Amino acid sequence: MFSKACEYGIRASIFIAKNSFEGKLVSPKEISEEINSPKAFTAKILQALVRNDLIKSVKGAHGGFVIDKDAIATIKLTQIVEAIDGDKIYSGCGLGLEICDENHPCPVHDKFKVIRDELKHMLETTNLEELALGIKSGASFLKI
Amino acid sequence: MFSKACEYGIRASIFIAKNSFEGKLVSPKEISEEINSPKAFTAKILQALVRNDLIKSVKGAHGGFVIDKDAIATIKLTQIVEAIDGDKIYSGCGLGLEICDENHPCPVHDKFKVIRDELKHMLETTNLEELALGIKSGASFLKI
DNA sequence: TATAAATAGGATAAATTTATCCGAAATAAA
DNA sequence: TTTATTTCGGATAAATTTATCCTATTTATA
Ligand code: FES
Ligand code: FES
Repeated sequence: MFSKACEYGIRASIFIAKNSFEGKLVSPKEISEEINSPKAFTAKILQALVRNDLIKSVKGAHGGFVIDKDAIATIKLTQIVEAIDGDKIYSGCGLGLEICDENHPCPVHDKFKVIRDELKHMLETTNLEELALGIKSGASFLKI
Repeated sequence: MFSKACEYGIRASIFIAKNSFEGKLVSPKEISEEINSPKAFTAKILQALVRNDLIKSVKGAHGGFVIDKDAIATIKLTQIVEAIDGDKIYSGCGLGLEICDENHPCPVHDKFKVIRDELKHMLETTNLEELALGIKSGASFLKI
């Protein structure tokens, strides 16, 4: 469904959000340990999220990654997915035709579009805050 | 969503089904031209479908691939997807946790499961016949 | 200012997926 | 039986994704 990079990116963002509630910055080392991902690869993904203004990095000693407290509730999953995987998940043909088009549909277009749109809607209406709260309360998990 | 191999496999199966209605066998060459896919790679995927008893191969001169006429309506998309991509699309965690489990859910488990189950249902209730008829009638397309 | 700690980023490697090639085996037809 | 045609299957290559490593840059603090 999503690339590994995107999976790590989402999990990392949730972990950063959780810590940002308490004003705490976190490092790639801590992140990768808490979400069970390769450290250097995760760091690369974090850089991409920084470039897309979804998370903030503080360089130098006592630095780390953080998300503006009041941005946490406004960041939707779709923004993270688009920053890492692009928009092919929303617009791409389920059977790999070069373009997905009502006027030139593949055999599963109608059925596939319904599901693709629901996925899109889910990603557009799910924000980092609710996901981070789930982790904080112990209702959900970021590793294993 | 699906791997390239799976996309080719589904499109090839639909094309074979369409021809099998008329008792016509088709070759990897013809298939790859009609679905716009790499020939040798497509041939490999066809072999996998043969091993899974979803399509039949006739070896030797005047051979090719065919699907039993009365099997066309009984073959569901899910069988093709499982033969090529396995079942990770049905059971895998959306955020890449090793196991997707109600008792150890990732933050998006509840929302993701809904969509994953709908995709599963769609693949389980869509058969090759209806898809092949769409191609035959010109309502849908297998390439470009 | 010097030092230590941390992110940024380029180069590279490993793993996986996608794709190609070629000879072996099977089979219909001459 | 020979030939032509076609699938089968192993080996290999190319492309992409995933992952690691090392150095430069930034910055707080002593
Ligand atoms: S054309 Fe295939 S999903 Fe739209
Ligand atoms: S645990 Fe992640 S989708 Fe079920």
